[in-house]
Amino acid sequence: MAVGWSDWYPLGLAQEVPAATLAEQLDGGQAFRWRRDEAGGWQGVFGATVAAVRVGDAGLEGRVRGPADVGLAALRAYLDADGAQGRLVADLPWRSDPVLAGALQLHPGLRILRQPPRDALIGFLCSSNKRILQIREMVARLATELGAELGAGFHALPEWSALAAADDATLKRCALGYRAAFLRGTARQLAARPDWAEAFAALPTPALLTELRALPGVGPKVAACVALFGFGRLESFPVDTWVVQALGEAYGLRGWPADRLESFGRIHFGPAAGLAQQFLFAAARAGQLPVTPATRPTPRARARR
DNA sequence: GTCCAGGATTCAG
DNA sequence: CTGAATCATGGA
Repeated sequence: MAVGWSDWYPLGLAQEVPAATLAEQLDGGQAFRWRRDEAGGWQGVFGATVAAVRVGDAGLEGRVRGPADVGLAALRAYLDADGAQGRLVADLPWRSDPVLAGALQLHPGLRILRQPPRDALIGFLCSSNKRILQIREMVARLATELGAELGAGFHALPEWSALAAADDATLKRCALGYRAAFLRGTARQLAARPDWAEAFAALPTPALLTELRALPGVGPKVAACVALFGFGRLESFPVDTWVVQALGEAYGLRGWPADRLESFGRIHFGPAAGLAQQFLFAAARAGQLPVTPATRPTPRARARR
């Protein structure tokens, strides 16, 4: 049955978000499935929910395809509308950390999206050595090539069984590069255990990270992202190239290996370290992090070759 | 043409 | 065990 859009409803966020924060949250590298619509709002898919959001006069508003009650409840949970993360942000060490305080001020209201586990795993399996723009394109092609049709041209991300059964030509059209083998390998393992998401969700975070890293194409960074974005483990602290740069320059930790930076982040930022990480990531990408003068000159890279 | 991207894996030492 | 090379693809 073709089902159209619901009416627009106020989402009643515990903390409202400015348009710039909304853009960073939906399109800043957490999820890869949101696009701007003609009116300047956003349309996207998470799980089997097709949703749209916009900044209205009375705060953030949303609509969904299909039954409004079910879809809007899913959308509110996805956006942390009840404000659980707001209380965690208040407990971050921003009072004693001016770098963090600046990053919080740059994107007020920024939150970790509560994505379905499969969405996060597929997205970050595509993420290695790729820019966010290209990850979004790969994920979009995976959805249209192999995902369930959700109406009006929207598609869910593919089930593991569909991904495992995909032929080479289909994966080639998704422009995955060497990541195609990772996706197929992980899909084959997880297609064989339909309860994987529930089983993983029941694990404490260290064991969850170990399980994730046993999958093809999942190393420390991708595992940390999937734990954070797909399983709501807000203490998980992904260390990517931007966080390396941010901690190196603004915290004077230049040259530290990734695993040590991860330990630093979890200890320094505490139980919501992943939330702090997202603010620092956004600030670094916006070029808005302070730079420590002592470690500023770095013409070392040019000396080789 | 060169370099790099929300890295992971494999190989050399 | 650590460090380097390799992987496929596209944009700057």
